Amino acid sequence: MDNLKQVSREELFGLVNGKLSLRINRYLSGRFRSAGITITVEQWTVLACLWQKDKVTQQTLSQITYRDKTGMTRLIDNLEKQGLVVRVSDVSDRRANLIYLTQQGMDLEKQASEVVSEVVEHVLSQLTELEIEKARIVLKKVFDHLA
Amino acid sequence: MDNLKQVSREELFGLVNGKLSLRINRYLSGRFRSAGITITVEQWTVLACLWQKDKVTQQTLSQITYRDKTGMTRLIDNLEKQGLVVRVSDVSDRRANLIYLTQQGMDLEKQASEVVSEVVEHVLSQLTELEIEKARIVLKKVFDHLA
DNA sequence: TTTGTAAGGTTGTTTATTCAACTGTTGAAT
DNA sequence: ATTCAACAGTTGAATAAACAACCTTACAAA
Repeated sequence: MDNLKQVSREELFGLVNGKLSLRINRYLSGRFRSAGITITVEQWTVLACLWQKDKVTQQTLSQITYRDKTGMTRLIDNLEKQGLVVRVSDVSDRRANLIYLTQQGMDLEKQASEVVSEVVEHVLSQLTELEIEKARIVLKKVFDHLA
Repeated sequence: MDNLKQVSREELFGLVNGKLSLRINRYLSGRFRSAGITITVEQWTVLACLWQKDKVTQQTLSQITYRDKTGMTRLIDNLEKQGLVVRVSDVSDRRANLIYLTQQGMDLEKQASEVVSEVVEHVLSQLTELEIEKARIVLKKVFDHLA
């Protein structure tokens, strides 16, 4: 294979395999901190699901966020510790916990979503609409292929 | 803003901010395991630097891999524990450690690189050369913008 | 020479990810 | 009704990331 092609492949691989997400995570995390929002980026991904629809199982949250259930257990532990969500045992299936937002968890939505919107704009500000759409399609293809 | 555009932006953001790297990391990690290579993906990124050029400081490794120096300290701790590298105090600047590959660390290169090559091919197999090159440029732009 | 500042690393603490092993519940086949 | 496999979730242990505080060394200005 052509050497330039090889370098291009490896750089793309390096970016999607950690470098980029490390940097974005740091950036978003810093913006949360500046805004006085004391949650982690990972906690935000869970809350974002719940803001769409709460009263769902940990299993469901795991699937939506592509995390394993062990990690979800600890994320919920920490969210619960902060008083943002509560676990309620499902009466119709006592194996399952339903996760509810608390009032405090609901109250966080507006402020956090504003920060995230700004960050998304900042991160994508260098790209044209066409580039965004094409990159989305390409990365989604990679993502689905690894399912 | 157009709603479809908004969804596209958010999906792209979600992919680069964690989802994709989580999945790739899991995949590569599993392939290392199958091949009997008992290192983590993060350790591999450090070893990959050293295979290019060892006898460098932890600071240098931090910069190349975009990790902070604290994380590098522990990564080197673990690599040293496994006998893959050694710290040697730099005689001309006693603040610095120079990191050397051990024979065992060198011996790992061929096997690990083979696995990584296969994984890179697998991950990018759904994409044309043009898509790869365009995605690389786009993501690099995002990455540099966050520096 | 003394002093101040910056640089290279380490340590402690919290949070997150992963694996393996585990508990308890459900539901279906016998 | 009993049994058993599958499912939901938890726990323990290892590795990793981020931040703050710290130690030691280097170096330049006074």
